[in-house]
Amino acid sequence: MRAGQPVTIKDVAQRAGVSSATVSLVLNNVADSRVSAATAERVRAAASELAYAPNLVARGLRRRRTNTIAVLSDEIATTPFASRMIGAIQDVAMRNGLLVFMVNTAGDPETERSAVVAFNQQQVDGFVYACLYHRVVDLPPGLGSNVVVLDGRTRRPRFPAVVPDDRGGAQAAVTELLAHGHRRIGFVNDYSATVAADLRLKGYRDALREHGVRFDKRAVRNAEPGLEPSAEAAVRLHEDAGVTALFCFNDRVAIGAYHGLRRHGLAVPRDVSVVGFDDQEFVADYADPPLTTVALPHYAMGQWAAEELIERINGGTDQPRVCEMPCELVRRGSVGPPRADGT
Amino acid sequence: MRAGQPVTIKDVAQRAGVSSATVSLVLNNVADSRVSAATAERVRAAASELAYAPNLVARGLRRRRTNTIAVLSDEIATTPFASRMIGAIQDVAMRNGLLVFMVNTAGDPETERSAVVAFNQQQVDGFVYACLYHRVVDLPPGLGSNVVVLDGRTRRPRFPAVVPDDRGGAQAAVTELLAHGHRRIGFVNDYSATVAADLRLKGYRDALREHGVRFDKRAVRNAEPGLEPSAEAAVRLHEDAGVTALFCFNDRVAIGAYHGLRRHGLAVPRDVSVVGFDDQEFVADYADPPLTTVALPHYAMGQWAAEELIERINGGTDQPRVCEMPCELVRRGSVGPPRADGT
DNA sequence: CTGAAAGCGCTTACAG
DNA sequence: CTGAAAGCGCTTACAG
Repeated sequence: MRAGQPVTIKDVAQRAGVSSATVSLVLNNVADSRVSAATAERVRAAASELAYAPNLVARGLRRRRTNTIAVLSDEIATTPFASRMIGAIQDVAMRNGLLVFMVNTAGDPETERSAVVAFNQQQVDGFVYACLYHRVVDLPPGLGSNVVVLDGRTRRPRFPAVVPDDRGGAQAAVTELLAHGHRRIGFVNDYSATVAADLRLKGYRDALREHGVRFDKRAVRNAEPGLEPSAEAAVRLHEDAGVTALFCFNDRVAIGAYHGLRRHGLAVPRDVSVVGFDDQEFVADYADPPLTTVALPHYAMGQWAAEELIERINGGTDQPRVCEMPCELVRRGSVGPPRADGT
Repeated sequence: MRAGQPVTIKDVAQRAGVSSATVSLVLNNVADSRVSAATAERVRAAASELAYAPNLVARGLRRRRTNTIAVLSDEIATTPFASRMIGAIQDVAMRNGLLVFMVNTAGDPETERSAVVAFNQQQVDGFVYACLYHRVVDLPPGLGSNVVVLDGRTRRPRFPAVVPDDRGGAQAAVTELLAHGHRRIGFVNDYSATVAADLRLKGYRDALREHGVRFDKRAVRNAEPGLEPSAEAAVRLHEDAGVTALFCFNDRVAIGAYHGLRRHGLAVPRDVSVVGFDDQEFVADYADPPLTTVALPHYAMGQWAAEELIERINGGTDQPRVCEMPCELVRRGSVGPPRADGT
């Protein structure tokens, strides 16, 4: 052990008066190694005295297993959304002694490819491919078989995937409105035909049907991104389609609706009730009035993804499952009964 | 090259009919290796035909340099805030061929320690220690010398650090209010005495002094976290201290102020002008009216931190600098002139 | 101009 | 019960 140099297994071996093989056996608690208790004790003492910590790079080379995973994300890690998914992955990884690489590919296929190559060179044990929102993804090539898809699904179910139960969440949202007595309920959906948009529309219709309310396509509008289109859609739905309540594709859309309604002298929930989706921090809870919404189970999804990946890494590569995580309604202040005069 | 096995330098050597040493020399473009052009060509051809990609773990072991860095963050990576800092680090890292490990320690010293140990075992080349907000931090032990602190500073300047110029930003915010004619300007500061709170108060006073407005400590209040305390503080400042404009510690506080003001029938900016701090996405821009605020230069700070770290890793370990990144005013709709009647 | 050898720090049969 | 040896896949003096 030269001064300033990191302490290696050799240093421990020397201090304990044994071979480095024995040190390895002891420190790794190898089951049938038959090292005498006394020797083992000496090794452990030496290791602790020298504050020995194995070089994981050397171990990784030798074992062909690095105990690292890579999270590839299309923006999500660096976006306010769903940072809880990342948090969950890290928590699970830490509990299981894995270190996690993270990269943001901005959804660019070229960047994705080169990231996959780099992480393969780095010998990661597996990948989680995290999406910004529930959609169908084309996975980059070369991922191998230890992959799980987070908040997205592949065309064919080659890998495990976890997604929110958008349909059930939407149904819960609309049911909440129905339970307050609303019958004319508008839906401001997303402009793009994502899986999420499609499922939330289905959930909306499920709830109406269940309550014997006829679906009216004039009560559904798609809004481009941004506050203005949502504001416009909300106002039109109320004024033209006579809607007394609004289910919004997400919380940002709901905020747009708030803006439009207020501008027209309409109060939430007195004149129009509103429900959002996402339960986005500092958006739903900071709205005025606080927004009733459906929580996306980001943490639970991240956790599921990480645990499933670890299982695959450890050899359990059975049928890839798709997990639909339930989405709970969060009641706040934006839902009330319709006005008595029905306008 | 056995089927199914990854291709190694040996495979390339064999196919090119040279030794693996030569392959290494060629593929690494070693300057004075004096490999003949013809041989080099054969090696390159073989490598490309086999789609050879060097095993970074083996290389890391041998070179004692892994081209990986670790980002330790007290929550930030998994919080809506400042995800741009992380994005910037990843961008810079990718451009420089570094892979980045990320871990969220939740600020827990025990977790921090063990993360540092783990990353040292993993032989990372350096650390960035990222803070949720500008404060004084105690770094965990064992970080080595390749460290930079992001959005925080250490008691003694042992390491480079990058922080926002909170004082200048606050001054710009208050100057904006003064420029609109306000003279009674309140400040809703943070409840905890962080570096940021202290500097923003200084900037507030700087601006007042520069415009010949006397500092009045009754115009300053500290608000506990949450909407309510901020709402309360804003209303009191207006009603008791006669303030016509409000500078808020951050955008969330400003939203609290909006709530309180509206509840009292006060309109922004007609009755009271408001300026925030952070330019938090979906908070400042989605406020009604959109909030004039000061942008925290998250991306620029992350970039600076990553570049500085890389410089240190590459040997440039001179005096640790502290960079104060300028904070720009973002004008939106929450500032107007004071009411003619001065209330 | 190029190859044989040593070695980075581990782990794992194998031999005794 | 324990050690010597080989080897994971690279890189780097060194020799010729």
